[in-house]
Amino acid sequence: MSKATPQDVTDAELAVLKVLWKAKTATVRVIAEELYKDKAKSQHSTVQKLLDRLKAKGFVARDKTVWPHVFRPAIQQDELIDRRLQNTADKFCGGSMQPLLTHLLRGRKLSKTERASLRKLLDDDSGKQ
Amino acid sequence: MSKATPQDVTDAELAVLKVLWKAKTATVRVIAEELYKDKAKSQHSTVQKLLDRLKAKGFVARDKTVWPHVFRPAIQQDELIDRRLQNTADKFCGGSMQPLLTHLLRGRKLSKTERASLRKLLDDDSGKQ
DNA sequence: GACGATAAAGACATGTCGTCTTTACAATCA
DNA sequence: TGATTGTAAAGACGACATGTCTTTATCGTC
Repeated sequence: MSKATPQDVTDAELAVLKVLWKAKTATVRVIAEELYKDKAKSQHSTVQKLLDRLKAKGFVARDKTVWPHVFRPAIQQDELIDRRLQNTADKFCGGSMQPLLTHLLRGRKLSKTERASLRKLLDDDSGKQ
Repeated sequence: MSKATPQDVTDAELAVLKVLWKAKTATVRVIAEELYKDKAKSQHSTVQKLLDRLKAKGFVARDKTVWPHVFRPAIQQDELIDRRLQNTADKFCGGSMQPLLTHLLRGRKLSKTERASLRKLLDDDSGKQ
């Protein structure tokens, strides 16, 4: 049994990523001000550390040619969602997403419009293939 | 920013749950032997502790009227999957599962049969409603 | 009543995570 | 140029999670 599994992206890191996804690019300061509007303290270095870790994990890129450095996401929200779902699939369904889909569809009350849009997705994909 | 979020069920706990899901009920010894086939040490109390924590979280029930005590799952795999998906939905989609579904369907290569069974699920649900 | 197995409680090591401190460095302006 | 201001870089820190192990009490059985 291995030790605790490090999360791909932690909650605080995700908060940083969300700012980046919205802003496309940003400096440490901008992110810190966005995240810690109210608080008053030294959150700047906290955000820096979070960005460091995100960089180490390959989830953000850093432009050192400008001053101050500018960060941008190196992963899109969609891809991250995919990782989370894949992770759940790995742990429960032997890696296959199909059971997740089935599970989501079964036992979920969907509105007419939702159902219609999903059906459309199914049709569109089959067309592509 | 809150501290690290405790996982609802950790990896080691999940391994225990999986044994229980398959066996329906089991004693500590049975679970320990299943999980630590090879190893030789004192895994018994490890499994006990894991069961304790699962009990504390309400994920297993314990029958104290028999000796040795017998455990059974208090949550089904489906429900746990649901929690995981809901958790992802909460963090990324403001709690709504719909974007997850859409995301899963889009960009996933599905076989004809998979697509057919999913379509059937959509139809069945709409019938129920 | 003694013995072997289990229950119950807790100690422990390690790793994670959000935060903060410290020191070095770049840019700007007197 | 030198002082000031803000940033970069590295690391220390405490709180907590997690898997493991130890210890002591308790149960059944012979």
